[in-house]
Amino acid sequence: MTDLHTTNALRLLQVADDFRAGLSGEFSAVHGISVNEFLLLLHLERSAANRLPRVELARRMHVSASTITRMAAPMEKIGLLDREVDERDARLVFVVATNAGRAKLSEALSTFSKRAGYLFGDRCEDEEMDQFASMLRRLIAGTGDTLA
Amino acid sequence: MTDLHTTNALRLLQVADDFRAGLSGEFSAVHGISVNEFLLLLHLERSAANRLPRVELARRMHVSASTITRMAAPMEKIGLLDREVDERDARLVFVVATNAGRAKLSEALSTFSKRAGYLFGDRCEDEEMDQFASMLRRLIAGTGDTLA
DNA sequence: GCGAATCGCTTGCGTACGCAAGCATATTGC
DNA sequence: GCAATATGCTTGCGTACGCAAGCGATTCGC
Repeated sequence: MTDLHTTNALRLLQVADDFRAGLSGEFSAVHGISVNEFLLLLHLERSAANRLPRVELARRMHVSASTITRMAAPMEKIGLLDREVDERDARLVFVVATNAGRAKLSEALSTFSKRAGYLFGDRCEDEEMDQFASMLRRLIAGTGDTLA
Repeated sequence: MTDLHTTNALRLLQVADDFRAGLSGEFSAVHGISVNEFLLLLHLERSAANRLPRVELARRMHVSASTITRMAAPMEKIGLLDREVDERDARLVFVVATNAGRAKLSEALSTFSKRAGYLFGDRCEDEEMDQFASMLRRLIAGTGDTLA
């Protein structure tokens, strides 16, 4: 508890939970999507050709493969996503973002940015934001696939 | 996307998700509790007299009151928690940590600290950790009830 | 005081998730 | 070549959660 590493990890979780809880409400109200659906679209946008195999998407989002199946199904129905089967390996089913999906992501991203502004807003100097970014980049580094 | 606030918010969510996912596995395997149960015990530990009204606990944990009811029930059964009714206001039901609950928290906290060490470990200088702590403290400030 | 609104907690119902089993496709060992 | 194994995806089942309704207890308006 006097350990600074522990304190910072706890604060990290708390800030992230607070931020996510705020996002969740506005996303469902304004854009009709969940935070996880937003992150799914974002992972696709950050990948080559706007598509990823379902199992890879699951790994990056820390969810099970079955969750991807069940999350993608309704998003395909409303036209945000499409599916493509790999030519070489018929086991691989790619999740693809449609134009509508990318547009939805773009809208949601502006809401996200607005709330990110609220979060850091006037509480932080530019120099601090740079240091913060540097810190977070290193913490993500081990994970491999970066989202930002 | 070129916005540093947005980038940092995304990284914040990603680091927190990664860390939480890692914790989740070790907590259930080693201590037999979930991350949320751990946080519940921690909120009690950080409060006066190791007890909080259920509704207050719900607010701090960003969950609904019904979730507190359903989370506390099995923890009472195995002796980690107890319940106390307020003398003045019979509507208030306090969630209280038992000695067993505080012991369980202590065990889990050492696992938490170990993983916090892995997270920041050799990636961060002491001075950076201080800046990081200062940053996170300000980001939590608006929320009110601090966990760390 | 006393009805009405409020508050805290619990319960029914629908939704989202993980795990294990099952199926189809690929790859490996021989 | 052909079993045996491994990989990717989906489906059944159990669990955790939010929302809305309901029930006691309290406070407010008058």
